Order: sequence, then structure tokens, then C-alpha cells
Amino acid sequence: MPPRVKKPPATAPARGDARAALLTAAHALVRRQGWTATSVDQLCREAGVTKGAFFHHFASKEALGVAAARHWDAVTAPLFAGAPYHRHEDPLDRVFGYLDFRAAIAQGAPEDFTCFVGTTVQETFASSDPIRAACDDTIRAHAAHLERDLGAAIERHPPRLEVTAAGLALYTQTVIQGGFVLSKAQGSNAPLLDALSHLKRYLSFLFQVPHDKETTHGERPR
Amino acid sequence: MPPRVKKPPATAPARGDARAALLTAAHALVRRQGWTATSVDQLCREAGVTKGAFFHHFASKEALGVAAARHWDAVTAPLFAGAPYHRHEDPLDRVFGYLDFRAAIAQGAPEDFTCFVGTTVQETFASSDPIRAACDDTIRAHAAHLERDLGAAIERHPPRLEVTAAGLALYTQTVIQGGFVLSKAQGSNAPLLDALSHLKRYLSFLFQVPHDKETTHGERPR
DNA sequence: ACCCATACCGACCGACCGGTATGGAGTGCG
DNA sequence: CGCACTCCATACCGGTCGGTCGGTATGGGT
Repeated sequence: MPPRVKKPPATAPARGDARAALLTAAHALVRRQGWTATSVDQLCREAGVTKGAFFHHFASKEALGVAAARHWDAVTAPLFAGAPYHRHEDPLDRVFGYLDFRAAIAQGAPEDFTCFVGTTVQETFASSDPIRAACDDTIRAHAAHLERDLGAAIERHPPRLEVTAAGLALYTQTVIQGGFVLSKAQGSNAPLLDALSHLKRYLSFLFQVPHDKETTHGERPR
Repeated sequence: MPPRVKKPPATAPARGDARAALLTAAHALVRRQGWTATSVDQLCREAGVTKGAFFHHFASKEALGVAAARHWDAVTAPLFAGAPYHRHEDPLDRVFGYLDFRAAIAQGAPEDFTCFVGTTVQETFASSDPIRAACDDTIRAHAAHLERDLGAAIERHPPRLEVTAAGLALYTQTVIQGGFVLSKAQGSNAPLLDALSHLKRYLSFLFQVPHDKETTHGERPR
């Protein structure tokens, strides 16, 4: 066989993938054990990459943190954008669909369904402003998607109390992040699912959803 | 002056205070920078104690974490038990009073009003089950206080939907913990205050509070 | 006066931390 | 072919990590 080494042996990770592999490894490891507990060496091992590659692509561990926070948005945004709930014509149905989708993907161990940026920002908000800001951006960007549907829902179904789409969108993220914390503490997705259920009742009240319609939105069976 | 050394020179920390000083230091440092980022040496420095004292009182850093989680309950429970909202005769008023009290103490930087156990459990839920369990206990113990008032409120003011006192109490903690996360990300107490406001509206709806009475419970002014 | 448990001290340990220095393999381009 | 440049590999650095250990100080009991 002639020595055609156009590409590495195909089993080895392709050249140029180190950066992406490190970001993916960061998401996995930090979700399980936190930001500080995740070392550069460990990240390299998980990504199948050497330390030289790490510091070639990132000036510091902090720089990786910023990039990983932005990458979290890049990987989750398509997940939600491609979810089936967007086909609902009524924006309020899309909002409920989002919450049901959130419940549907809350499967497995907490480290598999909780949020990278929520975990990271709790450890870094006082020690690294670049990471904090990147996490804040990612949370806001995610909330902004929901905010559009909420704004349209407010338009179409005038709410019982004065609320803003931005405020409701952030409240939704607050409930979800809190659900992550309690779920980690209990080692179960139950607190998150319960919280989503309560949140749906709140929105049903706000938007005056008739009871028969409300239950079709996937009230969690016991 | 005769050498009466009944107690150390009064400027030095009294003998026997090392343990308490370490627990207090743990609360302060971990709230600011997280569990893993807080080293044993740093704890000793903050507490004005040597490493020998640390490992005399705690078998390991993990053991300190468990003790600090339990101590968090011991220090916060009296704070809430002594709060003025308990004097309300109507249990529902006490529930709203609790939430208003929560808002009132959300002052200063996030590290000054956020939760030690919420921060700690996020980092340790997968790596230390003793710490995770201790944090879970502390959260549940705090929720249990609220659960009693919520149970009485359900009794007195039959809710519009079927809810349980335990579920509502945990949902309250979920919202608060989520408010902490968003507040850290934004560097402001605003997300927490907004979340508490939304939660109060949900409860007002559930318990069918008349609108005029609801607003007297301290709706946050803009 | 003596004993002993408790409280505390601080030097020290091997492992590991984030980060650096240097060198070399692959690649596009003239 | 040669050269510059990107992408990585490896050895190594000073510092810090959680934890250990031999020792001292103190105070109460007898």
C-alpha cells in the first residue's frame, strides 16, 4: 500500500478539531463537577488533546470559559430552534410547547440536563468578569427567543396583570435555573418538572387559558 | 499586674473558637468564589486559624463542607424565625411576609445575599454525596418551615387548583435559588426581586387574594 | 503535683495546578 | 523546492493543593 498520508489514520482525531473537542469536553466536565474542579489537564485528556493544543487555541483557562459559554449558546440554540413546538400557530402554544420541551429533555442524571452557563457563572461571577458577562449574554440570548413568542402572546391574549415579555422570559429562566439547583440537590429531575408545572399554571392564569385547553398542553401525569 | 492568664490576652481569638470561625469563613468565602476555589489554607487565613486547627476539628475538607451546610441551617433558621412576619394571624399573610422578607434581605452584592448550600451543591452533587445530602437536608429543612404556613393557608383559603403545601414550598425555594443564579449573572438583585414578585402573583392567583389586599403585601414599586 | 484529654501549631509531603518554552510535522504559496 | 505559518507535542516551571505528623500549650480532675 502506497504511503498516502493525505489525512491522519482516520482513527486519530482530525487535525483542527482540537478547539471544538475542548469546548465539548468543557461542557461535559463542568456540568458534572463545576468550573474550578475541572482542570486544564483533565480537559485535555477528555478531549484527547495535549496541553500544547489547549494553549495554542486559548490564551488561558479563563479564555476557554468565555468561549465555552458562547459555544453553549451555539449548541443549544439549534436544539431549541429545531424543536417541534415552533409549528404552533398561536404564540402562546409555542410558549407552552417550549416548557413541555424543557420537561421532555430533562432526562437522565442532573449533569446530563443541567446548564453549563448556570453552573459556571455561580463560581465565577465575582472572580472573572469576562466569564460572568459571557454567561449572562448566553442566558439573555436564550431568553430573547422566548421573549418574542411571549410578546406575541401578550398581544394576542391580553394578560390579566400587567407583565412584560422580557420580564416573563427572564422569570422562566429563573424557574428553570432554580429547578436545576434543586434537582442537583435531590439527584432527580422531579424538582425541575414540578417547577415547570407550576410555571405553566402561572402562565395559564395570566393568559386566561380555559381549563380544558390548558390540560392539553401536557400537564404532567402522576 | 499579676499574671492572671485565666483567658488569653483578649485580643487573640479565644481558645475553642476555631471551629466556629472556620464555619463562618467557609460561608463567606464559598459564597463569593465557590466551593472548589476555596482552599483549606484560605479558610484558615480568613478564620485566623492554623492548618493544624483545621484538621483537628475536621477530618477533611469534605467534612467541613458537611458541617458548614448544617451550620448554614443553624444560622439562617433563627434569622427567619425572628423575622416580624410571623406575627400575622393569617397563615397566608405569613407566606407573603416571608417572600417580602426575602426581598428585603436581598441587599448588597450577590455574595452577600445568596445561598451557601445552593452554591455548594451545584459543585459537589456528583463528587461528594455527603455534602450533597447535607445541602439537600438544609434546603428541605428551610422549606419545611414555609410548608407549615402554606398548609394552614391551603386549609383556610382553599386554592383554585390542586396543590400541596410541600410542592409549593419547594417551588418557592426553586424560584429563590434561580433568582440567585440570575442575580449572580447580572450582578444585581433585580432578577431575584422580579422573581419574587412573579411568585407572589402566582400565589395571589392560587389563593384568590382580592386585588386590593394583594397590593398591600408590598408589591415592588418601580 | 501529676496526668491526660483536648486544642492547637507549623513544617513538611507528593500530587497537581495553570502556564511556558521549544521543537517539529503538516500545508498553502510563490 | 523553499519558506512561512498554523497546529500541535512534550518537557518543564514555580506555586498551591489537600492532607500528615511530631510536637506544644492549656485546663480540669484527682
